[in-house]
Amino acid sequence: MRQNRMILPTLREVPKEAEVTSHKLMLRAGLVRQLVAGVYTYLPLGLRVLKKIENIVREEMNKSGAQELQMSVLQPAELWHETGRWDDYGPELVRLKDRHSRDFVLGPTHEEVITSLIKQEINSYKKLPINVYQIQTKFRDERRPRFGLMRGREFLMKDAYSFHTSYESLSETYDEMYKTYNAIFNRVGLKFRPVQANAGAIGGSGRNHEFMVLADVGEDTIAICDHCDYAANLEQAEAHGAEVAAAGAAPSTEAPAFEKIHTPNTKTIDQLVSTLGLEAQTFFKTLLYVVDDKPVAVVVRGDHEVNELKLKDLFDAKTLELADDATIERVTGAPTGFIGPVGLKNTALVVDKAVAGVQVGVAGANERDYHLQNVVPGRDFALERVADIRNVVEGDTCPSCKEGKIEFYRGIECGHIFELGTKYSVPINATFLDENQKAQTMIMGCYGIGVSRIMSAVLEQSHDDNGIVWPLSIAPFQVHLIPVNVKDETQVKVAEQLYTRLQQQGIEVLMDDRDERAGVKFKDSDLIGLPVRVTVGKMAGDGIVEFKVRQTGESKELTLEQAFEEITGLVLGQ
RNA sequence: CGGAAUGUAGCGCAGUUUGGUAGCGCGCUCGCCUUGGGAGCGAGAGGUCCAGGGUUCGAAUCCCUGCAUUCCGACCA
Repeated sequence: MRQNRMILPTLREVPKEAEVTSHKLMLRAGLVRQLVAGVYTYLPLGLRVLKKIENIVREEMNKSGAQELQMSVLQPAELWHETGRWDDYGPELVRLKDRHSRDFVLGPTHEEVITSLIKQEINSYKKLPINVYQIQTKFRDERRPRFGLMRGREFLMKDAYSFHTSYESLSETYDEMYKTYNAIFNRVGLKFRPVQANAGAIGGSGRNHEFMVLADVGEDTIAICDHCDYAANLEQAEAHGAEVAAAGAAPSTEAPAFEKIHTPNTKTIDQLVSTLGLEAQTFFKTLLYVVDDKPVAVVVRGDHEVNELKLKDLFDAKTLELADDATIERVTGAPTGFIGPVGLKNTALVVDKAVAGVQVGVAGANERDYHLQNVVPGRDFALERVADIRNVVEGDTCPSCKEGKIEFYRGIECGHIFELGTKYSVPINATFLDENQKAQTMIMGCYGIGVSRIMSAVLEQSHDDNGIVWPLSIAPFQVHLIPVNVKDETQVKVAEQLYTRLQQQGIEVLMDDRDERAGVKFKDSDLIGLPVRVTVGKMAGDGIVEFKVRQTGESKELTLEQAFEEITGLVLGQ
């Protein structure tokens, strides 16, 4: 393609709406433009990248035996009522009415539609298992879209759904998808890590893994063992509980009875640590939650935080939120900051495993301006309900190998695979007839990839001070051909010949035929970041051009023939 | 949803405190010059100053309301 006529508006300055690197780069390099918050127009260059990613995903999915189809973005509300998600999904679901006032949604995902389709079309065990997918635009009315394509309200996603007669069959397809996802993320050139994850709103009963691209701006924290291959999302990572059993079984009897201490206006653990001069881990931090409209007091160690997802799972709860100040006073009789597990009535009590491992500590007294010291778990408050309800912290022992230490990394979730089970097939009544002519509920899996988000993720990982460094596999063009001076007939002639010849080889070439100064062209070229640059300059008359690799900066002067060989070798992989 | 900031030319910003009729840099157009790392000189085009209401002889500037964008937090795939 000739750059002169292409919509490729590069920017010298960064629009102020962009904060993170990938967002800045995609605006500066002319890949996208924002329409409204979280919604973008893909310009020609950006669209080419998107299509390349899409095609890699498509090729690998097809290779795995999945079949592509395409469902509508617009979906009738009835289906969402059937699964209950019309009510459960919340304000992220974009709802609208047609001219007859019928309710519709813009699909944030397609479990309902696909399950309903398969229910109608697949009735026999002979047709199963089956795995279908689409690459389709999705809508989620995010509370806070941010970071460009990283978290948009409109985004491109590959979503696949598999249907099975047995859990064994589901497991096979799941493993196949796990492999396929690894292949996809390797091909697009990302450093990533599959991690154990929480099923969240999509639900499901079986395994699920997220494919996390490692990047500082990632919105998720992932816990990785420095010794074995354990890796999990922080919200899912299990706290190793070895210290618990021992300590919990034998409460310290040495300690004197607990006593009240005056702690005026000392509400936070930090304040207590500095006032009392004790370590944070000797405090019993007590928080009051409202779980499905009932109060639940939760005790964790002072240096730990509550993991709300674990708590939610523990109660199999629909809703969970921190109690407000009024509720806290009503239930505990004390203002926020002074509540503790000792003598607490009117509420359920859940104690974290690590708390059960503490011999003696300090807790709130359920009275304004007072705490209790010499509090012994099991003696002074019940250890009836002990569970893992905290976030792991760095340095924790690995729950898998029990040897390594947990380290934290930030990750961008670019893929997620689930063993769903029957969460959608039951309400939609998707069944098949088995060998005995008996109706059975289909067992499902689902598998998503954030196609547009991958573009952001690649930019986060693959750039330098001068701009983007595209991996060859998803570069919008493979070669940037730059005649330095388009008023020099020799340069133009040489460049045109090379342009034609490379294209005949099936190589994608962007030729900068603009009447710009060399400096401008080079700066733009570095910014756009195509893998190979060929400069046709003063030595064009002698048949010499400059060949430069964007990633390494390696550059050499070659004859036209050598350059041609070098390019085809590099790009076509010979 | 809570907190904060911002909104003036395509992009980045000044002007707002102290009201007086719109500026700078980059980009864009034309001419000259220049052609290997965002050159130089000259001449131009381009603005509902986010919107609506109010105060005033007069509002980008003061007041009220709303909207948008961004950041932090909460929430959530």
